[in-house]
Amino acid sequence: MIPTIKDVAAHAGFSIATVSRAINAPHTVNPVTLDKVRQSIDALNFRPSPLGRQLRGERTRLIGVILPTLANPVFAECLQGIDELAAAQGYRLMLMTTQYDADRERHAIETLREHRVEGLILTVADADTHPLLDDLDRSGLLYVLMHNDTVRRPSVSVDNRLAAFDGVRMLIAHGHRRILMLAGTLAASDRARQRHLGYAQAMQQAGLAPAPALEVDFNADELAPSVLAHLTSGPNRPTALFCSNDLLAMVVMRGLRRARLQIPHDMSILGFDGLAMGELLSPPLASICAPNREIGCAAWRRLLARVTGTFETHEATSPKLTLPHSLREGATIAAISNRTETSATT
Amino acid sequence: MIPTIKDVAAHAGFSIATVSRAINAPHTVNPVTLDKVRQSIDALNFRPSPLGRQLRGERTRLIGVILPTLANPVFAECLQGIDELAAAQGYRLMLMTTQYDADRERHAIETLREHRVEGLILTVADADTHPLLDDLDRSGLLYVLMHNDTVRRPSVSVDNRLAAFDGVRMLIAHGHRRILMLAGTLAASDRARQRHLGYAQAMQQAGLAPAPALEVDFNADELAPSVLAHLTSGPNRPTALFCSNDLLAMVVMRGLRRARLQIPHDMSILGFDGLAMGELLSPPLASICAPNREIGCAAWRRLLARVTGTFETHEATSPKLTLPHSLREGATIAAISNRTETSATT
DNA sequence: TCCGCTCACGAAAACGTTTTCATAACGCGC
DNA sequence: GCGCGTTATGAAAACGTTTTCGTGAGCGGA
Repeated sequence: MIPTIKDVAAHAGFSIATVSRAINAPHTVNPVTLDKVRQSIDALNFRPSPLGRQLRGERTRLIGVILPTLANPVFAECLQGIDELAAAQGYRLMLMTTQYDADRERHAIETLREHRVEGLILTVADADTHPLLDDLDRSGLLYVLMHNDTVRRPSVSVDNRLAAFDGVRMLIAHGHRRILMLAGTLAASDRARQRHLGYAQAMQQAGLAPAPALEVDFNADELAPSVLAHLTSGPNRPTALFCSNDLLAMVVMRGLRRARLQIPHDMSILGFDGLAMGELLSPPLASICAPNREIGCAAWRRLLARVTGTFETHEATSPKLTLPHSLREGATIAAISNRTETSATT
Repeated sequence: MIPTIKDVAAHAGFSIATVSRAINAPHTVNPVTLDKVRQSIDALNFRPSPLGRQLRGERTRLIGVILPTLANPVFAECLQGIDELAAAQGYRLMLMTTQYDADRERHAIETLREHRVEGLILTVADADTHPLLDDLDRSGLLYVLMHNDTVRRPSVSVDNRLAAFDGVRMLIAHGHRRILMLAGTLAASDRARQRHLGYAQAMQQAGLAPAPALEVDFNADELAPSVLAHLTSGPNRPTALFCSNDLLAMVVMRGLRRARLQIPHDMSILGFDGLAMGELLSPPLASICAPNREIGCAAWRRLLARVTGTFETHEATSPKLTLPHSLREGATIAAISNRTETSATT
């Protein structure tokens, strides 16, 4: 069915060795021969199978990518960065998603290892306590984490703690004092932990009492009544919410609107991720922006440096590469004046 | 470095044939032997290389996916559907994006063919006039299109014409008479054409004059002044916009807001795609919904049916599979009363 | 005792490449 | 004319599997 190098050799009347040379080292074969071989290749529409090459111990030029989900554009943006560079450098990507499921993570790593990927770019729930990553270290398969916030492993991310710190300080600068942090079911994630740490630090520095993160069900159509009560009732209700990611922020905003709260008048919202889509919202979502695409690119560069044995200057000092974050001051944040405060609580 | 079946054989003291049998047909080997082999496999952490298997002419269980971009969640949603089924059925996905670039499309197909994918799931700009698809037909590599709207090729999509027809009829039912269709740079796409056809039909049926689609630059930060003028000035300005996809609708909405127009009071907006994210907007975006995830799933099923030689009942009648669309009546559509109409034109 | 059958296993071929080594032809200087 | 280097090519090994075929041992039946 699919033509092999043998078919080409037979068609051209030469040996497979000559065909192989015609493909890989054209200057070593007689121009006349070269021409004939090339004609046969075109005639049969032959493409050398990477299988044969790989089998010979050549590089597979295959990189595995493991992401929790594509429903969250954060990961789609990272993947875009990776894909861009991979395509340009002639590498292929093998993609698997895990839905944050440990079994699927294990299975993905297994599968990609079997396929002899040269390296792995991945995001896991919690990189600090992840046994699979220890396995990876032991097995010698190279990998780089994206977004995971750990000093122990090769990773690319923003400084989640500092970023959250900066963001919450901004809320405080706008006059907010009762600020709550909301997190999705991924409260067991290293990022969420770091972000909560930053939140708490900013609060304490301003002499305010940090609260534990409030967990919100991501997939529910409405905010749970208990959560809603927490957010809206009593004189001590929060005036601003720091959501641990943009998607969560959008879900929360919808929930608040359905409860007839106006944003930002009745509640200010700050997200985390800097999704491009957030800017298209109304009002545009304020967010702590991670350079997602760039994180993907940087992860790619790091991985490739390790794969090809090139040293990166950073590598020497720390396995962790921190990229700068930025604040996007969207219209979902209102300044708190005494008047507003009063009218809201009466 | 990576252990091979030979290493296992040596370690266990048997031949590679026995090891292979222990893996693939355990019942044919002596239980005692089996046990020893398994211990060696565990000890060396051996995983059979798919390369060897594939080389033997086994199935590669590899499917190629070619998408224009992941920046548009439509495609990410499709990919999720594909990935879900692929993972469950033990197939691997090789992903390439094209940014709607013909060269990259060609290159992607080449690359995936080289890797001996068993089939291809892809979305192209214009399936009717796409020479690469003719090449695919000729080469015998199986493929299924997603979203592309053509009767000539194996594809899964909604009925774009009918869907647009229904959507625009809804606008008309809300009292709109001056309705404009906006399209991105992909005016040369089969989907956009079909959607414009549906728009025109709905207009004509209501005795209204359809206008040519207005092209909008997707990536610009602001709407072009000429476009803005078109939308806002004069007594004949449109009261509703039908955008050829949701992302475009969001960009347009932002542009209109910056021009101080209120949605839906000053302009109604209808999108196309039914992005999950649209529901989180304020106001929630009205849209003609395609079951994107389901389109991915259906494309997968069709492809696998063809790959494995199973016949699908649909297949006999037409290569095109049409899934039902639905209308999401978001709050971006306002009813036109005479009063509103009058106040807007004065 | 010997035939034939089953069972457990090994040797080897096959898959599609790349690469090393060998070989044949040829021209050149002696 | 002979050895030598160069050039163009072919034969064959290697890569990691699966599978076909063969073989030897053990055993029951005649």
